Amino acid sequence: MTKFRSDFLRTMHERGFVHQLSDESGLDDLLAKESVTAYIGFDPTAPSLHAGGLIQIMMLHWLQATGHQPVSLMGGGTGMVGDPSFKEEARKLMTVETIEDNIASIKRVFANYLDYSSGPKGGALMINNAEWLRELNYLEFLRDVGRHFSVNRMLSFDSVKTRLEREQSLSFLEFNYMILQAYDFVELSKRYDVRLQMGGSDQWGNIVNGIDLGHRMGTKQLYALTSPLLTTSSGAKMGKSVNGAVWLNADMLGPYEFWQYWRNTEDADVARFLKLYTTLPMDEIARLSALAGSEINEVKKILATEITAMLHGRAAAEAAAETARKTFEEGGVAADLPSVEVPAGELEAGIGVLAAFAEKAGLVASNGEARRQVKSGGLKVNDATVTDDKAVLTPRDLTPEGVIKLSFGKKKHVLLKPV
RNA sequence: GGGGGAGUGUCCCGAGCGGCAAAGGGGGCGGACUGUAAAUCCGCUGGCUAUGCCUUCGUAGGUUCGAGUCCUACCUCCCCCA
Repeated sequence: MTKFRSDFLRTMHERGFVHQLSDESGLDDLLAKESVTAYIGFDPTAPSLHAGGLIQIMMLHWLQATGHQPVSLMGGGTGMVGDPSFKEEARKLMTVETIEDNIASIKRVFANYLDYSSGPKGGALMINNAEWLRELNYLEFLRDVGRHFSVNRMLSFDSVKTRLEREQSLSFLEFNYMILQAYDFVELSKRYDVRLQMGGSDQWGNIVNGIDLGHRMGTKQLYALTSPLLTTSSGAKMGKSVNGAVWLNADMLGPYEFWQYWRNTEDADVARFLKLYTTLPMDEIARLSALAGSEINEVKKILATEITAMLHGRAAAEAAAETARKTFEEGGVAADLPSVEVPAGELEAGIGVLAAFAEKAGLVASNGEARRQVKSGGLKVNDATVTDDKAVLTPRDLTPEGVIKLSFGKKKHVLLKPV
């Protein structure tokens, strides 16, 4: 059973992408025999996907690399409803404009992982389910699709249990989400011959619903594959950087900060992440994973650079690595640390340290927070710990490079550049 | 429809005789130790033009020198009865 015949499932399995799989042998046979089209849905809840979505994108990447056709489905229709799975409360409804803007923005990263112009079956596809969902006729939909769903059964899914058990209201609108997602699967199988839907483990119920619906509506046999829910070894949810979420879009999180996120991976996660997030060959990963102690730091750099290179390009990844090297290993000032411009005149007049950290650099949330950090020794100007919260920054604090380096903790640095 | 209970620091949970910027956790952030790791230990965890001022305990009023705490109405949720 661990011996898969298809390249795709073998790869998924050995690299740790598989959590649950419907009809293993059936799917394996199909993938070994022909080029299969498979999809993953992405909700347009934000203008960018974050690190958590990367694993999904990597699955699509491997799918294409092993001779199949990936489909990235944008939830332009389902986004109007909102997935209640495993959520404790309803999300705010998004306007159509927000949804469309988010989709336009999210789309940009996919081209780095998938080839839309060539490949098996003519390349990857980007599809928006608004295409069929927004024009649905309610009564027809109820009669054609709704009759196949048992409310009794829908209520039994784990994904809605928390809501029901806590007796928190689950609106009818949200309750329909799983029906729409199931319908998507069927529609995709009809329109694009999609046979497989992948997703995070929280999507299992939704996906299986689609398979069932397919049976009843006469599609070919459909399949499900889910990936494990990602947490770090110490149990934290993935995807938070020093300044918030680990966004994939460069305009929301720069390559340097993205690189830093992966550089700070816990030891215990390194091997797992190499398999999931890089395309390094397995024997190379095995070699790297054998390193321990402080040698593992070199492996973390490789990890960070590889992941960043896929997303932002090799050059940006290496620049990020170099910036980090200068900053952390030489303790110097690297010119392309994140920087903030400040009018030269203001600097002439003097800028209070607290304001510099809070208002200018945005390293801390407020002046009060800055003051507290001064007390616990967390703020540094040009690598010298700030001891006086009334200190004032002036042009005399400029380094030979013509900037002032502000540091919050050991890892967060911002350059103040007079203009 | 009737009866009972609950909503607390905009991250979460949660204590709170009428004097409260409000106990305690968790989480988060900083420091020490290390290897830009984990674990551990220590500190911090409303805002400000700051020995003071402002805003916070579901919403709106009221009693009081003073209300998270008492009263009234409303909203939302939970339990029991019908």
